[in-house]
Amino acid sequence: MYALADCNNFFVSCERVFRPDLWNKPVVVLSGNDGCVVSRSNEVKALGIPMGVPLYQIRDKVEKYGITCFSSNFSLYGDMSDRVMSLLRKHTTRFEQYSIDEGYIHIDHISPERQKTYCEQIVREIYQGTGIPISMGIAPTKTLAKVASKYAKKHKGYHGACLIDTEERRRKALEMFAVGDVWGVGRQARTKLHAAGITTALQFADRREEFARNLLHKPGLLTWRELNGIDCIDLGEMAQKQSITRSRTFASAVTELAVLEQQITDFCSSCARHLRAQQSVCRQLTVYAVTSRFRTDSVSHTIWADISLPVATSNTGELIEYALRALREQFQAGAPYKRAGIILTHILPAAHALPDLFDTRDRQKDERLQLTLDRMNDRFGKYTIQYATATMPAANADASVYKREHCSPLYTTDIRQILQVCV
DNA sequence: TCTGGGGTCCTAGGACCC
DNA sequence: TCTGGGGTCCTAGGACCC
Repeated sequence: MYALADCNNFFVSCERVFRPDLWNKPVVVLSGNDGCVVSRSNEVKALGIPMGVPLYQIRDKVEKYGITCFSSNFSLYGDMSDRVMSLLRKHTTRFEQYSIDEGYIHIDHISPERQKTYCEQIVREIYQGTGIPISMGIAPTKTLAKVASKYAKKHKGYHGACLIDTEERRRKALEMFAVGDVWGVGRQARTKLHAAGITTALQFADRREEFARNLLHKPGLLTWRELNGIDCIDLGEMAQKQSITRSRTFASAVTELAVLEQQITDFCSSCARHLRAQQSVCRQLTVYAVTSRFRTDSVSHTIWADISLPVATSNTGELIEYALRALREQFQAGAPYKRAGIILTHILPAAHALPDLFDTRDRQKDERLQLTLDRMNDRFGKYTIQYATATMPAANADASVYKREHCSPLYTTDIRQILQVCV
């Protein structure tokens, strides 16, 4: 049996932990540049404000209902997530973290009749230990556990934990569950299912296996099996990322090459740090910068460069070199670039990297330098030593190309804020 | 005017091999 | 003039997730 622990309105809940005055008040968390709504409190959901809506489209409601808006603060959410996950891990020998706010506990070591009360206890423990409210769904497959967690979240009577352990409960739960809300059923699949006259999860589960395979191929087939109680989705451990991305949309369009160079430099530094942290190297680097996809009245241009690296690397300086060269080659003067980013792919363990016969770099020296820089930045702060084309951290607050007007303090990761909270 | 960011997996089709 | 069949690997693009 799986028990899925799913944090309720996670980003909003993180903000509320440090702002108890906002309990029972309408609150949203916004995406980068304060663009879209990415997390909503129950009060906001009740107002009919959908997920992902741009802030400017709901300005009147924000005003009218006094909705509190937060810019996203990922240092805070990441830290709160770590706290929740470490408490969850204590309850099982097999824990699979699925996202920043969800994880699956294997609970076969708990006798069937105690599983629900056991999970109710976990819900209370997490709340007491972190201030984050969670819901739990218990079932023989991950997809059914997801369904159960939605019921637990929706109805107070479950005390935070809903159990699907019998055929009767499975059928009843699926009968009242919209097929489009099933984990793994997206927009396309939903449209196809509706066209076939299927609107509930039970109607889908009750069709023949061949139907699911023919209509939705392998992913749909797996979902069908899971809904019928056959455990077949393996999340795997995935300790090593297969691709690493950094990208940002700018508050207003960028036309200066130098500004793009700074951004790309920052992205390279951040990705390369991540790469080294998981002890891997990459063989491909993609650099891009694009103009707004919503504007039709200005110059449209796409910079896109896939660069095959001669030797797999995690060296920040080397990545910056290749990235900036491609950027400069394709940069078009006058184009208003609204978003830029880099993607590292073809990632492999550093120990598996092959040397190149015609290599011109002193790799051992590079590595020693990189290690030294990492140590200095770990010890004295993230921006102690940077590459010269990077943005100046001091300038970040004022002259930033990003907008973050409603950011909460770094309550849990900045020593000055931690002291404030303690006081 | 203002519209996020970071991932994974699957599939079809092309290149290439014998 | 006649021009197969079976396989692997790679990649781009799509669908989906939070």
